[in-house]
Amino acid sequence: MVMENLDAAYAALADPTRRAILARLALGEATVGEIAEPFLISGPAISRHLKVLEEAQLIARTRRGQQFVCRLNPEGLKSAQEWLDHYRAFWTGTFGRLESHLKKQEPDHG
Amino acid sequence: MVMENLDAAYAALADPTRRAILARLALGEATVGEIAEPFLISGPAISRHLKVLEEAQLIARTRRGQQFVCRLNPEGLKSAQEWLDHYRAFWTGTFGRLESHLKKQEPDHG
DNA sequence: CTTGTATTTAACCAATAGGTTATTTAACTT
DNA sequence: AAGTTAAATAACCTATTGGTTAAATACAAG
Repeated sequence: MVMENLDAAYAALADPTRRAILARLALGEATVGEIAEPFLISGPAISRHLKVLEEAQLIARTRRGQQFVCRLNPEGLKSAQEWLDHYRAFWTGTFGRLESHLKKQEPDHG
Repeated sequence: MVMENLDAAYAALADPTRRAILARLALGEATVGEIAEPFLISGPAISRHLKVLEEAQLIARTRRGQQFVCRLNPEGLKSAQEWLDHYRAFWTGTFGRLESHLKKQEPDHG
C-alpha cells in the first residue's frame, strides 16, 4: 500500500505516449531505440518519458552494452491497480444495491 | 474502450486530494460542502478538483436546492480499470512464465 | 425584495510538464 | 586514440496545473 507512489504512477499513466510505451513493453522488453522508433517526438522526449515511467516504478532500465533495455516493472502497476481494486468493491457494491433495488421495484412476476 | 477518457481519468487520479475525494464518495454521496470540510484548501480549489473529477467522468454532480450532491460515476473508473486489467494479463503472464521457469529450474523433487 | 448561504467562475501567480535543440556521457569500432 | 553510435542531461520555451482571493450566480428565507 505505497500511497506515495500512486501520485507518480497515475501521473505517468495519464500520458498516452507513456501508455503506448507500456503497451509496447507488455509485448516484451525493448531497447530505448526500439521504443522510440514508432514515435514522432524526439529522442530526449522519449528518454524523459522513460524516466517518468521509471520513477513511477512502472518500468526498469538496465544497460546492455551501448543500449538500455527497458521492461515492465509489475510492482508499480500493481499498486496503481490495487487502489482501484480496493474501491471497485465500493462502486460495484453501489451497482449491486441499485440492482437489487430495481429488482424489488420490478420483480419478474410483474 | 473510450481511450480518450483515460488521459483525463488517470490525470484526475494522480492527485491525492482527488483520490481522497473519491475515497469519501465511495462511502456514499455527499454535498460539495461536506466534501470540502476535512480539507485545508479553499472552496474554489475543491470546486475545481470536483470539476476535474467530473470531466474525467469519475463523479457526477446534481443540484439539490442550494447544494450540489456528488456521487461516484463508475463509468470512468471502469475504463481506467479496464486499461490496467487488460495489461495485467500481460505482466501477470510474465510472472507466470517466470514462475514456471523457476519451477522447472527447481522442481519440488530437488 | 433584500439578505444570507452554497457553490462556481474569474483573474492571477508559481510550479510542473512536455516539447525542442545543443551538449555530454559511455560504450563500441577502427 | 579518434570516430561513431545509443542514450542521457542541460537549457530553454510554452501550456497546464493547483493554489489563492475577489466577484458572480442561484437558490432559500425573512
